[in-house]
Amino acid sequence: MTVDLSARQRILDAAAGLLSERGYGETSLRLLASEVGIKAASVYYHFDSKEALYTEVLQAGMDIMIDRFEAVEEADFDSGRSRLQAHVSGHLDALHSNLQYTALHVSEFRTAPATVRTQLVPRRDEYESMWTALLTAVLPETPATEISILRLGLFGAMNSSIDWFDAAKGGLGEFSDVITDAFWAGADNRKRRIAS
Amino acid sequence: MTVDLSARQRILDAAAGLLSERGYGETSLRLLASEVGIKAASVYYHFDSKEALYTEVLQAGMDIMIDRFEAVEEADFDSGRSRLQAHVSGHLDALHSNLQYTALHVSEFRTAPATVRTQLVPRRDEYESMWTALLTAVLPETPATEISILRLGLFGAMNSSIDWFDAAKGGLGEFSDVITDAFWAGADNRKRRIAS
DNA sequence: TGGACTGCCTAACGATCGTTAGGTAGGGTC
DNA sequence: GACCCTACCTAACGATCGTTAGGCAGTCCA
Repeated sequence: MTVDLSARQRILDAAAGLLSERGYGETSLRLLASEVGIKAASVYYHFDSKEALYTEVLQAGMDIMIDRFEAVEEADFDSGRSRLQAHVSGHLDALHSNLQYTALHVSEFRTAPATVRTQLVPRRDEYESMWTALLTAVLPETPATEISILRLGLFGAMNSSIDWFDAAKGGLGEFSDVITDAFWAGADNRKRRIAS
Repeated sequence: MTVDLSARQRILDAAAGLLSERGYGETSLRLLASEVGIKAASVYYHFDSKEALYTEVLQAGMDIMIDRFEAVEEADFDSGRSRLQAHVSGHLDALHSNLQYTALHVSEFRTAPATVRTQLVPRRDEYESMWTALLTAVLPETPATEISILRLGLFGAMNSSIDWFDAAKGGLGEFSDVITDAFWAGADNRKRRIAS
């Protein structure tokens, strides 16, 4: 009954790394297997197919982001702005602490096989709706269409950091500040301008 | 002396479409050729290799963005904000008017073969430095490190629109407004807060 | 009329791909 | 000691890949 999960996990980790670095088509099962120290055929003992493995890696990436969002929500906030700030920090930290899994979701989802994409849509929608609810709560009186645009812009800005962020050059803190400032003040300013 | 460019151009166009839709590894020359109505081997009459073709498509995408930036710069602006706004609009319009070429640059560059990436770096750097100069001009007194962060966040927000923008659901104008508002007011607000 | 050039073709090369079939060493259970 | 399960292995399958060699119809110029 004791199942050894470590080999399976090692395959998942290696797959996440290779997939996010090289893309789906350029990552062969033989290369992946050699990274783990086994043969390609042995991957099939743990996973049904390359697509199933891909799906599971992407699923794990999404779970990481959702878990973090829920953890952040546990805290108490003295303002809408600090709540937004905490979530921006949380998203960025979760993103970069598990880059192989999460970056894959940002950069490779679009070109993933249709069967893979379909399985992931519900979980992605779930995460998006969490953010929509958050923005609606901290930016009341902002129309839904604008909330939607803000969320997409915010996601774009945050997720782009996987392409350029270099931990050696400084923390994510400053980026987190700038982004929060931008979308907070921007929305606020816009609201006042339109109201007048 | 008259060279027939139409076939070559048709290959480039089809390649841009397939590459941005399916990724490099999943786009075979046989599929590409069938799209154009020729055989895979005939692609080699026009291009040296698959990588050379890929490089040229990416190069064209970058040229589109740079040309647009320069065209926008021709105009007169009555404020830094309107200048920024014009460039944001221009970037978004150029991006979406040539989506197959430009989206490829945003989404697939990271996983492109090293030899392809190396050839494109100078042109990408050029475009980035144009934006750095722009932001430095319209946001004076903002430290260089923050300009850099702002540019990266702005790029991320704008470029993410390739994943979700649906022309059928409305124009890019509103997104352009929201983004400009955010980064303008955010930087402004931040400057005042830090100064105090 | 003939040679050169253009723009495609067919056929095939070796390499590599995801995947399957079947075997085997080693540990746990009765 | 017989059995079974786990976690791998070797070997091979057909398919597909990028690429090359060589041929052929058409056009153009001398």
